[in-house]
Amino acid sequence: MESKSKGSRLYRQITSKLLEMMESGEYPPGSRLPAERELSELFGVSRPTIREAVIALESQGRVNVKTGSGVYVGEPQVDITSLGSSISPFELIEARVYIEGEAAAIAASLINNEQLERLDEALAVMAQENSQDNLTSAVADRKFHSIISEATNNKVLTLFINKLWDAQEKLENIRLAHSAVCMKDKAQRMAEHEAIVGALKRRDSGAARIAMRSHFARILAALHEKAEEADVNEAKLKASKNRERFSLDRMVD
Amino acid sequence: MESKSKGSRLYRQITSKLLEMMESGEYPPGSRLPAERELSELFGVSRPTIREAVIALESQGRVNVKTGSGVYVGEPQVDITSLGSSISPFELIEARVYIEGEAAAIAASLINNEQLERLDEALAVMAQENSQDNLTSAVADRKFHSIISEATNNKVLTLFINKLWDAQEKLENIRLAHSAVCMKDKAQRMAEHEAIVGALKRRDSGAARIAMRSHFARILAALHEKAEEADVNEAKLKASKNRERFSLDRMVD
DNA sequence: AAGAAAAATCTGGTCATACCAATTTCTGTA
DNA sequence: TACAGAAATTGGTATGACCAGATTTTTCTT
Repeated sequence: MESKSKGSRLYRQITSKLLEMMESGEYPPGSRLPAERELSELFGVSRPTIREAVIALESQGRVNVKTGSGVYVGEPQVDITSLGSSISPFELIEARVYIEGEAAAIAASLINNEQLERLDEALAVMAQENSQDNLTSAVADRKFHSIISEATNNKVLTLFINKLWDAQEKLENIRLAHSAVCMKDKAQRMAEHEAIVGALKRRDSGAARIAMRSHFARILAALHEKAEEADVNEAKLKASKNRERFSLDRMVD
Repeated sequence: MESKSKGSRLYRQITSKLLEMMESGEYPPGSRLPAERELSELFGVSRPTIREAVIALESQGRVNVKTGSGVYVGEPQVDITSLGSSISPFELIEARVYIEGEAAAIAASLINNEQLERLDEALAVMAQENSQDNLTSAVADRKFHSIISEATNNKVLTLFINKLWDAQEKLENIRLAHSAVCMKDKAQRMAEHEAIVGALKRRDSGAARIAMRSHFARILAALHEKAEEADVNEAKLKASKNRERFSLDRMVD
């Protein structure tokens, strides 16, 4: 419902349409797409445009092109950045609990003083910032976690943690829950972050893991609250609609 | 060293060239690429071809295109699949230790009987297979770990674990170390896998985590051995080259 | 009639050119 | 100097043509 008429960029619309065709089962993995010339006619666009769309799909690994033979559908590609909708906020936070928890544990034994200093700096930014300015807060927060992930000296973990953060920033409800947590009890939030830094300074892996986990645990709890609230509202809405739908007013006329 | 003259697919060569230009610092992030018409002349190809290359880069998020303005370079994209070389096998295995370890712990409390059965099946395949047929073994092994990752009921973790496996299959030395471990002591390998399944059946999260970790620990150890061996060989090679280079034969003529 | 060789054809690959629309730059006026 | 409008620049799309690899059909040989 927003894939079409994306300003210009006609080839993107075609990409979406082709994607739909593939996902609808009309062209399952292994099957061959209609020839470029046919698609051109079918969609009422020129062949170069079709070509661009196919190349976009190809570079995402969604199809593979065989010269002289045709365009063949491949397996649907799963990517953390692309599957924002099919993923629940809970799953994302849960993954962060475990992965960042372990990252903190590793970092505890590898982090250097320079990195600890930068953590303190990030902490200071979060502390001084006034409640209306929650943008710099978010930036500092991300930097905080980023430093820890880098302290693992493991590029794979660093990459994953960054991917998780990217994905999170795209999910509205998570951002809301997150900022809700951050706003509600600033003191506790600071305490949690300080607990993490403290454990890292003591090189206490176990404590670092626990501190990081409980930090996320609170976010997760807040998210559950939010979700419950939303569910309740939805239930109320549905009930009111039901009331309207089955109202006596209509039944008596 | 293999990016050019890829059979046909001219646009891919152009993509590589553009990538080189960007990575060489000639066009840093934020800068604007030459106009399509200029690139067309510069590379001696038609504009549609340039266009295809740009779109490929665009769909990888490497550049962003502004209509009427130009093509702008973005930040280099890090992707687990694309950065096979800059990543060390140790980092990859380490990441697996922690992530799959936690996955096993989670799975222990969520896995159902159907999944346990499938684990037993995979185990059986690994057990019966004869040592010359190490392909079906690898398949069964992956399936084994895949089932556990799915048992976490967390699509994010499942996705990450699959990505790790994909990346691993691209790294020669890891595959070698892996198969070396699997071949060397088949009995122990089976014992490790059975230990994991046992812990899962008992719903013992802690034991599952430990079993999974020690499984990887052994692979990591084998990898270290392999690396040491390779280093030694390289050192010997270098020494012999030095001997040749500074041989007395030359010095006396 | 069976199989192999050759031709027709179907498919992607590339090119040249033209025109439109958004953006940027230049320019002349106020 | 400031600013509106024209001109140049840049990406966006369309036609149509021709090439090369792959597939199918036809034809010729045995």
